[in-house]
Amino acid sequence: MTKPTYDDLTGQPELLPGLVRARAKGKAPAKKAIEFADVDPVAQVLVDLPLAHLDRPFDYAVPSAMADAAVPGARVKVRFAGQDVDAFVVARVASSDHTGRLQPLRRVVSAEPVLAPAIAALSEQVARRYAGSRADVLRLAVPPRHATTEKESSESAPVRRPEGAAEAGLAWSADTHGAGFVEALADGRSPRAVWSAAPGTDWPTRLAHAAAATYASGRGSIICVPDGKDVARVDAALTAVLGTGHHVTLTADSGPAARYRDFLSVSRGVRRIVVGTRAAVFAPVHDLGLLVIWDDGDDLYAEPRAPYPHTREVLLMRAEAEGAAALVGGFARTVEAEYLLTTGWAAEILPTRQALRDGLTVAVTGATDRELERDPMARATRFPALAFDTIRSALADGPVLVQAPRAGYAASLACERCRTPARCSSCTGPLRQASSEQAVACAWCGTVHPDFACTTCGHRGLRAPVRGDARTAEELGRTFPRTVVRSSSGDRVLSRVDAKPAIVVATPGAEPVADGGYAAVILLDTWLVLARLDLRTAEEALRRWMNAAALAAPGGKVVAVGDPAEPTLQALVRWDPGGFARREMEERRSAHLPPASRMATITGSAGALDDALTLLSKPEGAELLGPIEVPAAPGHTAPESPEFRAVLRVPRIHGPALSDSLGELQRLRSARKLDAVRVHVDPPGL
DNA sequence: TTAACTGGAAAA
DNA sequence: TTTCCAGTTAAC
Repeated sequence: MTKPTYDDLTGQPELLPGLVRARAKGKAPAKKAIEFADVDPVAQVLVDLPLAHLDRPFDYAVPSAMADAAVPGARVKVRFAGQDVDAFVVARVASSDHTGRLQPLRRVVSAEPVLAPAIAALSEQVARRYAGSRADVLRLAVPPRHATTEKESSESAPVRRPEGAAEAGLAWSADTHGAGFVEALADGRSPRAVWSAAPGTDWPTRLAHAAAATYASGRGSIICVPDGKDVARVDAALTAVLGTGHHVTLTADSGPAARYRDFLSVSRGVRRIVVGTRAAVFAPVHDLGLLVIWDDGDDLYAEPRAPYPHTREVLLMRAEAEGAAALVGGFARTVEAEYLLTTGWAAEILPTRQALRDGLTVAVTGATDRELERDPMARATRFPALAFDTIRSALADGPVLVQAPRAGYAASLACERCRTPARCSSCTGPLRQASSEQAVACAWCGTVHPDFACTTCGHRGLRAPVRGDARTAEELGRTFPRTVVRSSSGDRVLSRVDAKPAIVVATPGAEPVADGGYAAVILLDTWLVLARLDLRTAEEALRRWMNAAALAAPGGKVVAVGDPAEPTLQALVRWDPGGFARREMEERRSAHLPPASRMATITGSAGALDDALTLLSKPEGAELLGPIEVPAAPGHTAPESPEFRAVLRVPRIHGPALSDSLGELQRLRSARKLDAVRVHVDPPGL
């Protein structure tokens, strides 16, 4: 039998319903008939368009010249409504359900199958859960192509040195059920656990051993960590445990060529252990056996681009879909992780009592709220005697970490006499001072205010009720003149300090690791962290404090400056992340807040939001809150057209129904060309 | 970007 | 009733 030609196919609607004749315009003669692939002449493709109602596969005819290159996962160009658009082939099939004529694929960009079937399936699940489009998810999951890099072939992995379960089990023996977890991994099973690590735990090494145990069973792993500093730590630990050549790091800031090269080494199956930041959860690891997320409470895991998926949620979906093991680890515990335990989805891994006893001692010192009420000046004592003495005596043994919750020098300023917050006279922004040498200026518009006068009482002096890390470092330098004071914050983050005595002032999340651990850890201004009015304030505060306290050496001292009666500080003293998460969850349950409920927001202009709410078919048991006007972001003057936001809330069991109706809303809205609204499922911090 | 569809008006 | 055309819509 001869190959079917274009003319043959037009006459065979059941095979390829009426293919469009590719005719040259005007006087040029009709093009020679195109031949189509004899095996699976139809390609199902996902087009890269922002229109929600076009978020489904479309069928195209595969010219025989592209028969071998247009593999599932390949990038192609297709003619879509008269325009050339990028698309991914998701499948090759024998025939199409489409009743109209099929257009031929325009071009195969590359035969490299960059969209693995598992990731195509995951992107569909993620898009559905977050009421977004697959095109948006794929943009997060598949890095941009780098042609030069693609042409170089990936070097193959070295022969692996399989690590026995015994070695990994030993590393994990300090925790109850820890050894059992890694033995199960080495055994080819897929356990799921929430791990609350003991202070001082060398967690990168633990995670490296878990990945090595999984590797020994012939499977790959993905380890997600919050930032590049943590990627580097786990990278070093993996190299120490497995040597080089087995794992790869995936971070956003490594440049397009390196990023694509590393991605290809994973998608080609050359490397099967991945450590990276939030996008790593989409890495197409072959034979995936284990997914790990460390410190899942870090807000860096909340993707800022639509449809705003959270790494932990994607990771849990993927573990379930691919039958892989899951490990949600951290010093602190999120309410969401606790929820996995209450539903029985995951088991708990905890430090043994012995490990906790050997850990550290936490003391809280400072004014109580009652004392502050009587004398607001009591807060001016940032370094109570206990904090002072602890720093002095610990400096004999090694470095001391001082956590200051705000970056900068004078993070906010107020009138020295009447305490009215100092505001900019032109834009009402807060005034700040960047260093002792620099002038007082507005944090929003930058206007310099050399001769400030209080608008309330006319006084000319300023005080700094909130001091940044730079001011703290300066003050400590004066107090301990012969001591090295180092600073780590913002874009000047230190990853490591040695064991020599020094004072290290750091903002939360920027704390360097100390060789052998810190002799003492001081947590300043705890009241400031708790002053935020946010759903996660207490959870976030405890997480920051535990992460800093965990850097202390075995038996190290931790001093928190704050109110000893504060329950969140008490949870730190008892080192009880589980109990704290259980209480938080109970409070959220009674307040109908996540995770017992599922919430979503719809944001847009007044008219767009109005249309959207009319179009929305609310799922069973849904509550609509608002809409209310969205306040302008700090530093920005009110926009010309103000935005409004409505909140939807359903009991958790109706979460999928909520996602589906929001997805349907976006498809209807997009099909009717109504003004766009942003939908955010599980909005962080309500 | 453009082919296919829609509905309304003109022709028969 | 048929044909033509302009504006709309869906998009393989």
